[in-house]
Amino acid sequence: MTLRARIETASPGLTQSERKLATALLSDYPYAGLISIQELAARAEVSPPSITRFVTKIGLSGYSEMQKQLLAELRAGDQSPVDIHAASQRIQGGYLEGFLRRAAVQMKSAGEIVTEGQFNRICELLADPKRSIFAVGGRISDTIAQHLSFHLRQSREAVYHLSRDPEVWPEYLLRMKPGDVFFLVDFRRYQKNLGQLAEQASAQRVLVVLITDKWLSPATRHAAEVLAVPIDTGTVWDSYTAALAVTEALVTRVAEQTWDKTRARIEAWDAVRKKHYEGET
Amino acid sequence: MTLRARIETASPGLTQSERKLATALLSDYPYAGLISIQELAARAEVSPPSITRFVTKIGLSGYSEMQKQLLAELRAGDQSPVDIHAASQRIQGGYLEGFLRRAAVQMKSAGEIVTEGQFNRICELLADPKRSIFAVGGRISDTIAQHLSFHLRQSREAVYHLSRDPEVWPEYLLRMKPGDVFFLVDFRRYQKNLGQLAEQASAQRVLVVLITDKWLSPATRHAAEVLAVPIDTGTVWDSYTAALAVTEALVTRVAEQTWDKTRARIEAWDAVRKKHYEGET
DNA sequence: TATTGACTGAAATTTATTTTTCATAAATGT
DNA sequence: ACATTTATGAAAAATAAATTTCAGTCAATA
Repeated sequence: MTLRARIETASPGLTQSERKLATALLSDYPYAGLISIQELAARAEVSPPSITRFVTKIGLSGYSEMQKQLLAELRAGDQSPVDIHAASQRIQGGYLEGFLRRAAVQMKSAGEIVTEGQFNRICELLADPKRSIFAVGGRISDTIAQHLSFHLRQSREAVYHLSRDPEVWPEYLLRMKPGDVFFLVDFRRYQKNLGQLAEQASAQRVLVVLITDKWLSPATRHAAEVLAVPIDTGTVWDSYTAALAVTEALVTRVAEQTWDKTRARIEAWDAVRKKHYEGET
Repeated sequence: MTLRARIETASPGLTQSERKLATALLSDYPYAGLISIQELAARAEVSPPSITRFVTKIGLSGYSEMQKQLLAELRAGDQSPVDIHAASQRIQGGYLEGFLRRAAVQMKSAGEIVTEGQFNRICELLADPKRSIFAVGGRISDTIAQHLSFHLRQSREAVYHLSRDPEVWPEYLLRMKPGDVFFLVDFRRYQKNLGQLAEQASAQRVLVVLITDKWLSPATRHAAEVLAVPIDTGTVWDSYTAALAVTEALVTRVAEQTWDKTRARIEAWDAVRKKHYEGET
């Protein structure tokens, strides 16, 4: 039930000052309700106690609860500028097209959340040959981490992808030196053991770079850098496209920055691979 | 000057906890900044004092001034969504942003290439419980295939992800029955052995669904359905975001179509998992 | 290894905000 | 016109929030 609806419902039984309040509230909805109680009191020309009483009357426990509610409404309504837009266009195209469009929107907002400075700092870390890189992800998100490992391995040495099996993680922990980078991908349905791993790593002065969603993995507290990318598309599964895109941007940047080395490594790789598998076209 | 701009400006000189704060703030902008200082502190996993310092650092007099400013932005944006849109596009120019923009463009063109009919046909195939699903990808693109396997496994039975090791592929070939689906992801630097595998599978009347790029993998000739998604971004590495997006669209659609079964399977899964790993938050 | 300087959060302090109490005023019914 | 109910705001109390202080920690440099 929105605040507006509550006010309208309660409307018949309102006293004079309560009516003034209702008017003030509705005339600049919902922002009028987001200032402090005495500011609103001044604006509506009533006393703060009248506001408290009013708020109780319409069925809320207090002024701050009302503000919480207003914020929640604002949030929900915010989806409409972007989301309704997406939704209205979704009707025109098919399922796939709608899905892709939402993914594209996500990608855009990923760009707003991750600042260029942060992106550059992380690139620096990943490109620094003195630091070893360790990477791992959650049950599903490990594919993102793998992507990073794969590409990074072509640009530099000392890239280690942790096994899925937590049994052998201590092995990697022993190998981590201060200043090394631990690249962790952890999306909701956060795995406890990943958080613990991050904790242990950061205790050893390893720099934890975390990719997570906006609900922020518990590993956050141990992270030196947190990339919060959007994953929610309003469908049954979350979408990792934005996370993949950011990851790809990272490895691509690193490869470009260290291009000579990267090319040499790829050539060496190819040579070796050709001997073993008889390979590719 | 918007808060977002302030944060970006100050970004280079931020400390670790200030960066976490920036991430928390931006990841749910502007709402994250409208809760109380200690709630935000808890969310960003820093202490309230750090927030105060941060706010001062970015040139505001205090937390409540920041909230005032955020509210003002919200109001302003409310009046003209166009402005916000324009403003956010005006900042353009960073590496990451450029990368993400290109990825978004790709995604759009993926929607133009893959027809809705084809998409639906493939969904049907993947959702059909009478058909077993086998999936595999190339050295790097296998992550996409894994993504499919993982999600599909939650919606249905008989999903098999082929080992990376070609030695054991014959094993899977023996298991494939006519009418089964072989989901193959093969992007350039095509692997010969994947083509051969596709050939053998199709010889057994297995339906090969191939995701590839516009240069078309040699496996194409054995495929029943070919999804040619764009991967070229003009950078040193190809980008698989569009491929991931299409794959996610597939599994999401399948999950939605078979939602009852999917939910039941997820619950069963969770129950089993909880016994083994002591789990997740 | 010791020293310095920067960063951080716990605790204390200050400030502000909200709610309660209570006395007064207005309205309504008798 | 009087009594009673109801509404209101001033002031005090209670609560919550924000800021400052300070001491411990950590990394960097000598």
